[in-house]
Amino acid sequence: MPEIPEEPSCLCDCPQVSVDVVIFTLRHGELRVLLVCRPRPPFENRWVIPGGVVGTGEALERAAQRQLEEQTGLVDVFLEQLFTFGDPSRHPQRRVISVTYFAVVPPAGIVPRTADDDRRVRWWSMAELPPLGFDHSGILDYALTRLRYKLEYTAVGFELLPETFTLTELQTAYEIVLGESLDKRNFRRKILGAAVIEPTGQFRSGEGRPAQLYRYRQDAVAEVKARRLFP
Amino acid sequence: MPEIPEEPSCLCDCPQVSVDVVIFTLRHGELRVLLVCRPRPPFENRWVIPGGVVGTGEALERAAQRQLEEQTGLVDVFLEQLFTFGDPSRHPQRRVISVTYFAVVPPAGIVPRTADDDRRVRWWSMAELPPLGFDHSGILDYALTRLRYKLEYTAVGFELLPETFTLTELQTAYEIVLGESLDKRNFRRKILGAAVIEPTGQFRSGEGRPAQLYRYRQDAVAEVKARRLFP
DNA sequence: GTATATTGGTGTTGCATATACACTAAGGAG
DNA sequence: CTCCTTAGTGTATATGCAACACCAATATAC
Repeated sequence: MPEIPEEPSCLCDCPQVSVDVVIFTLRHGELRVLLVCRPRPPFENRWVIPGGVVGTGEALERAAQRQLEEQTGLVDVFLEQLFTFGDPSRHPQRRVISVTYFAVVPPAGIVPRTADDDRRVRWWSMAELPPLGFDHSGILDYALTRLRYKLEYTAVGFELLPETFTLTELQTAYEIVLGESLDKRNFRRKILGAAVIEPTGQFRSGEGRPAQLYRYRQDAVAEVKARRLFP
Repeated sequence: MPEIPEEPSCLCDCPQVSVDVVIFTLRHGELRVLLVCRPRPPFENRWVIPGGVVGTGEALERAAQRQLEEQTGLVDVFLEQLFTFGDPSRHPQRRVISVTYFAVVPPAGIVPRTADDDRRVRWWSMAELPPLGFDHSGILDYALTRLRYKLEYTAVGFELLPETFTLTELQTAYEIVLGESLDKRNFRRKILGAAVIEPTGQFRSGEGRPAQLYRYRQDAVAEVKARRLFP
């Protein structure tokens, strides 16, 4: 039976600061979110979004990256700050202020494994979520709103798909996230007009006519990352 | 000589959480920001945006409201969360994580007075800022970006002007914040088309032809407040 | 009271952008 | 070679946005 480490805790009455990270992906035609199962009270065995206490001298986003890696194995994820939740009653025992981040990752190589138990880390469909601990249900709602909003005004799609993809796959990704269907010709015109993707010259054969493979243009990806809300 | 209270400080090494509040207003045709002069080190006698440590059991936004009232006398300001700054080097001595808020207030009755010394609270023109303490200069830059952005997609103007105003005054307010001039007819069509303001039926006489006075519609104001990025 | 200065108020046109909509093309399976 | 499946394309319409110039109402100066 594995040793469950105590959560670090402060003796004085000042608030603890934690980071929590909402990670979305597309999988089997669904929008999914990465959750971990809490190994200790409060909310023992309830699913929550991965996160934990910020270390002394550790930058917030770095703490979020670290928590994500420790709990899910994901590394080098492009995070964006979401909101800071600080209601005094959001943690049943202590005062915990949570700086939340969110990210979208492509579906390749995302089966997370922790050394001890990978049944404690799972992708959940946004359509069928388990009961969540703390106020994490509200955090997820908010993250989804932000994701949809973001999809409309930036080329966030490059984080949703593998390196190369067909236009139909890209459109399907948009449709899944937005929860509505889009017109094929208008979608293609809009995406191609934005000049954020380029054809690779290769094709993918499937059941019907082979489809042109595209990739995101490097400079477009760089621009999206630069347009991050801060700095 | 007034007693300067010590800043509350934590004995353990966990980070302190503070709130800082960027308050904008329009005054004499300029966009101005409310700053306070620090009474103690670090950055003694440097100007900073008002803020301070969050109390035990105190909600973040409530803490921001309280700090604002204590330091500037402003009450009942409609705050919006801006960003959380947590770089370990942003405070020269301790680890301070700052949850920042911003707001825009109308110019009426905004001469802030604290009991002891009102030369320590001042509106500064965004065009001629003094050197600021901590990383507050960057926070202001970011707040201005957000304000401009917000102005374009919501009816935030109701917070910039007194209860009634003329269309020219509203347009001037937009021009000052955005830093560009707007076409009168297009501006009027757009604002009136959005149905967020309504004529009061009264007029204001000045040097030329009297101008219709408008006010923001109550339901439009409520909608803007509801569209706040969180809850 | 007449002229003048000052600010308030109004419409139309062209252009760009978004929406609605249906058929042909290419390959694989039988 | 036929049929099935998915990829890929163009046009007509509506809607939103930018550019542009004049008349109206009051106050003031003479």
